[in-house]
Amino acid sequence: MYDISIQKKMEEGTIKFYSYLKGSFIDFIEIAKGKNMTTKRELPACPVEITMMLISDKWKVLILRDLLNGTLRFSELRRSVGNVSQKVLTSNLRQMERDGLVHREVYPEVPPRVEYSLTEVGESLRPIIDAMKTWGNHYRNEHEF
Amino acid sequence: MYDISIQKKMEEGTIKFYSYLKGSFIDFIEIAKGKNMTTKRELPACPVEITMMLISDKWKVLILRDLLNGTLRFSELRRSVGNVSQKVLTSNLRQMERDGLVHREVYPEVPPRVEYSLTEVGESLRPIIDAMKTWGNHYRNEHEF
DNA sequence: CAGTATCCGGAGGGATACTG
DNA sequence: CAGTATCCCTCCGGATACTG
Repeated sequence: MYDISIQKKMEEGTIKFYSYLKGSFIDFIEIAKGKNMTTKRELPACPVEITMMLISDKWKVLILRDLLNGTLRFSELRRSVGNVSQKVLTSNLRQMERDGLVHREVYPEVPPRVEYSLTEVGESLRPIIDAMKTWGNHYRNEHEF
Repeated sequence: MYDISIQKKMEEGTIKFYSYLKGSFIDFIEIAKGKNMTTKRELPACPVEITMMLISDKWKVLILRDLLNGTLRFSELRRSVGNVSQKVLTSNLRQMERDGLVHREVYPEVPPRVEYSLTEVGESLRPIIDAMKTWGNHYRNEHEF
């Protein structure tokens, strides 16, 4: 289910950090279980780090920003997020799906249609995005010239 | 003052995105001026992207988290941030300094002492970090097992 | 349309050694 | 103590081609 190579790196004791910042949260939990560790201990003590674990990736915040306005198809999301390749967008969406932030609904039609929306957990990130929006606006006003 | 290599890449027309997500904000402005562009146009229209521009980097949020509690010396910051190399921490701090988020105070002593603190602009990011803290705590409570 | 598969360059991070 | 200076190499992300 999860990437063996990551587990390998975990076992080598070098990749806790990798998993923390770059890997999937679910992966992280599963691996911890495999090692018979209390998963709770594996959660970063700092809540800020927990949040970073899930949305520090390059495009995830922008994906959230756009999905907070409602469900979007893959191609719509790609356009609204900006200059991102399919591969990278897909990869980010898959991680967010596994992390429980995004819901992926496939409609078996021709041509296929896939709609992305936020789960409740994903929705609950709205205050963070809002804070960023507020700050960004404030910052721009101060740097207007 | 700013990295020529980045400017070079800008001129090659491939690096607007790089500068946006990975480079320094100040670099971005300077380069825009050099190209006789209205810098305002160069600012992302979306306030969320402006924010991302400044703190999307791996360690910057953690640096903010720690400096929000007060001034820290380099070594103290290194310890409190976690597993980060000198090179990377220095690099992040230099960027944040140029972006106007962090103040660097050098005391000409032996051994040398360098203290880092937040500027007013850096301080103003507190609501975002707080939102992350709140969300992370909430998330952990829901995933307690 | 919404992907997967593959290749590839280079940014960026770790490790180590050195210095004012 | 708080950094630079190198070396080295992972691996992220872009481009392209292909498919159900």
